[in-house]
Amino acid sequence: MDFKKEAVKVLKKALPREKDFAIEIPKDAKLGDIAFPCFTLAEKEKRNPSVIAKEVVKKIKLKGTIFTGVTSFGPYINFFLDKDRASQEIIKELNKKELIKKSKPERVMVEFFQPNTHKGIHIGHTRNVIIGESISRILEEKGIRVVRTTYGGDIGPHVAKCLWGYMNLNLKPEGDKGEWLGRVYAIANEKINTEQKKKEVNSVNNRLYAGDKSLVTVWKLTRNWSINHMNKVLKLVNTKMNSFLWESQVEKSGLKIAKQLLKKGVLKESEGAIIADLTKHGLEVVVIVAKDGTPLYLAKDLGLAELEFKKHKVSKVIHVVAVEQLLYFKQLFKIFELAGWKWAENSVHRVYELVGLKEGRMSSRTGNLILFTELYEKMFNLALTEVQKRNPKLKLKKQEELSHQIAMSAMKYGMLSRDLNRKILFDYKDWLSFEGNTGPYIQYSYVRAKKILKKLGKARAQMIKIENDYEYGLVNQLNKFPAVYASAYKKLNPPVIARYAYELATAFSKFYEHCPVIKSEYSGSRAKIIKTYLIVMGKVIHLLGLKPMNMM
RNA sequence: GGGCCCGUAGCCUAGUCAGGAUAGGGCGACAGCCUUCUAAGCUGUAGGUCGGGGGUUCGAAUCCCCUCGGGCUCACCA
Repeated sequence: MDFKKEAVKVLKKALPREKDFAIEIPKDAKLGDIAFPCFTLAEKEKRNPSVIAKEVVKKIKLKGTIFTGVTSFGPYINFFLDKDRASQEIIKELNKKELIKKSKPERVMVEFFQPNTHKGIHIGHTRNVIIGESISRILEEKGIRVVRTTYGGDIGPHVAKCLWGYMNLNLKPEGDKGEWLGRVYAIANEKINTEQKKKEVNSVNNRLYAGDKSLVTVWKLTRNWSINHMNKVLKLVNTKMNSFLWESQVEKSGLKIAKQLLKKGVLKESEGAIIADLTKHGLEVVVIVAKDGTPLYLAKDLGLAELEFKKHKVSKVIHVVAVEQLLYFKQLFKIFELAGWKWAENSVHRVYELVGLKEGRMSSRTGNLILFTELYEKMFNLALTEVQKRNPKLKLKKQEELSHQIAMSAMKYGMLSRDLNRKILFDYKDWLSFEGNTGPYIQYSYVRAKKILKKLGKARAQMIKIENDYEYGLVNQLNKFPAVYASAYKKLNPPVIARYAYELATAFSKFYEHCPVIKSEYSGSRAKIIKTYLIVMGKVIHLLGLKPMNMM
């Protein structure tokens, strides 16, 4: 419910000559519910805004409106809502079936989680997949059909290095073989320190590109280990990809498109390579096919775009990719545009900043990284000891299930609550905390709400009666959901939802502490508020990529 | 050097796009609250040159200019 409109109506009657009313929400609820600052009026009339505010207040008539009071405080005119009536309307609105109005049906691809095979999956990938999943759910809430897509790098120099290490260094597989390959890659990198060895790696790369049978067999075997590991990670974060695309799938078609664009004059040759000169667009020069004929990343992306738009029949592709590739995507989209393809306007690069360590940048090459499973296991174990403390009689399987959800809540909320433009400097201390502004806190508030209703049993349906600020504080937070969602959708920005989740959970925790429900004469009204809280918070938790928990 | 991003208490962070009322939170510290819906909670206290300097404005963390610090990026990696 938007009560600003009501305030504007009232103000128009008092100030018939005014057209635009810049309504605000007071920072402090004690000041009022809706505010109208008189600064612009003061400027027009060249008079003191505080005096104007006082005069206008005298002219305002509230009879028959949703407001119970209006006062001036300095240059501000502050309106006070009839809390019972306002809450009644808010709760009614939020209990409607279609909380978010659906848009026209559309198929959109969200391309996220672009890991390389033969390398480890670290917490940088984790930020990506968590953002991608949340954006997908935000779109789905609007009724959009989302095609979740992974684009994996399964060929290229890094694969050659890893395979060289695998075949020459006589290392023994241990644990998850896909994860182990990441270590092989890091060790190989260290060992490839002579010209002779570099030649050998190059030869592996060329033979693989040429389709050498015995090498392809090894490649397929190890590639599968990596893919199994990726699937394990995706399962843990509860993301179900609709399609897996690979560089090896698009390099040939990409090369073909690059050559066509060369003929058309969109691209040109330089020093034996195929390049795009985008300097006059302020986008530098970019190499598309290397002078030895190998299609580079951009060539592959041309093939990928064709596959994504044509085969998957999507109207739009959203690439969730870190900031390092900001210029790169501008170049890619510019080439779409120069080629005269509509892909240009239907492609979006959703940028986010990297996850780094205090010691410096994470790198699969040097092994300076935190693996996804490393962090997950630490979180899981910590959650498990807590769960066992609180629910000692619960079966181990159930305890583990809860611990998994708690760990994922902490991880996802941690990844989503920070602004996407802000780099995350990873520190275990921050991530192994489940108190305060964290995912488990949000889940906990949901669990408590659920428990109250369970214990209460059936409550009589009743009108909302607001007895104190904590009740209205919660209702007021609930009322913000549609606007919060709209902002997150418009900007493809999950952090907006995450921050709201915390504010909403806080409002509930205060309500919980100060408003008994079960043994209260207001139990009917309060139960209705809690029910609405569960609807909204349930949706919010889902949008963050999580499942609302029923016990902790 | 050019382009983009970040700089808010000891640490982490919201607010910056659409300028307004004493700059919100969290962690950590200190002091309280569990025979009463799970204390992963609640209530207080202490802690701030909003990197710095100019400007615009009745009013600037927010807009403009300059400047300092950090990160990413700028032709054959992805």
